[in-house]
Amino acid sequence: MERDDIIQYQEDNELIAIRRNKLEALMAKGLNPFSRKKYQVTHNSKEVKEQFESLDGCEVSIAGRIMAKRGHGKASFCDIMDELGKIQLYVKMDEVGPEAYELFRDLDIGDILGVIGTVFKTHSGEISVKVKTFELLAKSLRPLPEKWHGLQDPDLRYRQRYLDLIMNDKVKETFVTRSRIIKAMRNFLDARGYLEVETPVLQTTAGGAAARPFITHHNALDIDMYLRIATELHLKRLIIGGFEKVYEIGRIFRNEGMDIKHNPEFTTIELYEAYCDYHDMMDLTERLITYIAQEVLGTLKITYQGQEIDLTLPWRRMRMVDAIKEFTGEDFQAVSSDDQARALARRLGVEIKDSDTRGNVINAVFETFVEKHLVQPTFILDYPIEVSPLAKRTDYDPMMTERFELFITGREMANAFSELNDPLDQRQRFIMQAKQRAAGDEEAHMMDEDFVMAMEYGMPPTGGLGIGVDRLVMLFTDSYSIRDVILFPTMRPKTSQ
RNA sequence: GACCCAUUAGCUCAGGCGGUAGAGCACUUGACUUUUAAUCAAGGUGUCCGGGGUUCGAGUCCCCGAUGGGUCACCA
Repeated sequence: MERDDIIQYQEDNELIAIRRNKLEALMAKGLNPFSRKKYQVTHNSKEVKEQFESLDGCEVSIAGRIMAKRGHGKASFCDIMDELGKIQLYVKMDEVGPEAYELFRDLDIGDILGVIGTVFKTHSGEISVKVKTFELLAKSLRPLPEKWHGLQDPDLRYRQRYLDLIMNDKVKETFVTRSRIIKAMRNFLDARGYLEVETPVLQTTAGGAAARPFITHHNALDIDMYLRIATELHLKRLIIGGFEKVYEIGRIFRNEGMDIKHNPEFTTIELYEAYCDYHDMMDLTERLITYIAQEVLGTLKITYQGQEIDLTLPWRRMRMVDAIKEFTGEDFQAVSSDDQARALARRLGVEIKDSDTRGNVINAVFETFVEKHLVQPTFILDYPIEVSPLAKRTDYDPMMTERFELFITGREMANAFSELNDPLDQRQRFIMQAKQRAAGDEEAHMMDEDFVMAMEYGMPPTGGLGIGVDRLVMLFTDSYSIRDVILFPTMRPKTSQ
């Protein structure tokens, strides 16, 4: 749209036109509401309320957005909202003078206001500020959503998150909690001597997970590059380099479907500790998540979408084959051939391809029959090698790996291995993945020669752990959708009509 | 990707069998110096998501498309 068209379009809306006229009237009086560069604030709304006893009668300077106005002739009330809440202003013509009072009457809900006044309590007991002087710090040119119901339309809530934040208190809370969860993670790991590092987002080989990457192009090098699908392989290079405890909290990008649990970009924390195995990682996972729960929620008993979740330690630990046995009665540890495994799975009603091997079958049966039942925190141990190309084999079965996933509310929350450190085996695993890739599996791992070479210099036995931060935040904030814990979730662009 | 549902005023929502669109909030004007979903009086809201079709007549029925939500599939 041309600029004139935009202006025309806005003026087509009566409510916007009225506000633009008010703006012009202010400008005509030489009062540009956008000229203020700063405003000295002495207190926020919460402080005024919490420290009322000592502030009663004192002068304070506060600022915020007008959320409601109640006029009473020559006096008015209005509510302004700052980051920590709302507080009522009382504006009397006798106090501010007739000219200023007229200006105040023309203010709109949504305007950003700075005021100086004295703290007092109204007859009905509401802690308020009696305004002496006020200043319009920014004019709002568009009407806010309805005050009582807030903004409900999910499309608008995600596209215009700022409106969601202004109108819906709980939303702000969720994102404050998200920040506190991440801070607690850092505190926990930093206190244990972990080093926080940053590894490349732009990569020439996207490794460390089974997922389709986003592809972009680097002009100067004239090469396609991938956005990372995991932080894993670079963090392990750092273990090879001699750091013994590292972690990264970072954005990951996967070119997959979107739903209630998946956003194309999301956040993980991965950590690696030399000379540890996956049992140590299980202990660490328990301590980390319960620490966060205590720090952020102050309890280990939480409710997620009506389900009671008890994080009290220790959490259940069971091998994948044993879990399958518990929920289906079938013992896949006793199954030795691929044919036998496929036949057994098909008897259970699981769709299996002829090319699927025993490990793929076990994984598919697990996902079909077990996952959804793992509501209380449960570690599932020992994953088939086919789906775990970066994990060490178990001692008891060379086709199983020392890998666990943590499930809570039937969802995967964490994934960890005794990291494979045998470069010869690692190369074989990549070759196996490359075959699957060649056969059309776009999510199979890419061969990463550079990573194998690094491993050839010698990598200590290492435990590694990855946690889906968004899902953890969902659990701790009782959020139904991943979009409720990501400030600006991915949205299809609105086409202009 | 498949299926189901939704889309009506700035926002939250009603609109029976197809007869030309409503409420509340917000807004405008007026009254009101302790209200708080303030109150009282009066007033204007509109690309009924877009495009076709059926019909004398479509917000309503049919088809195509857009966006969102949900379920399933895949993934974390």
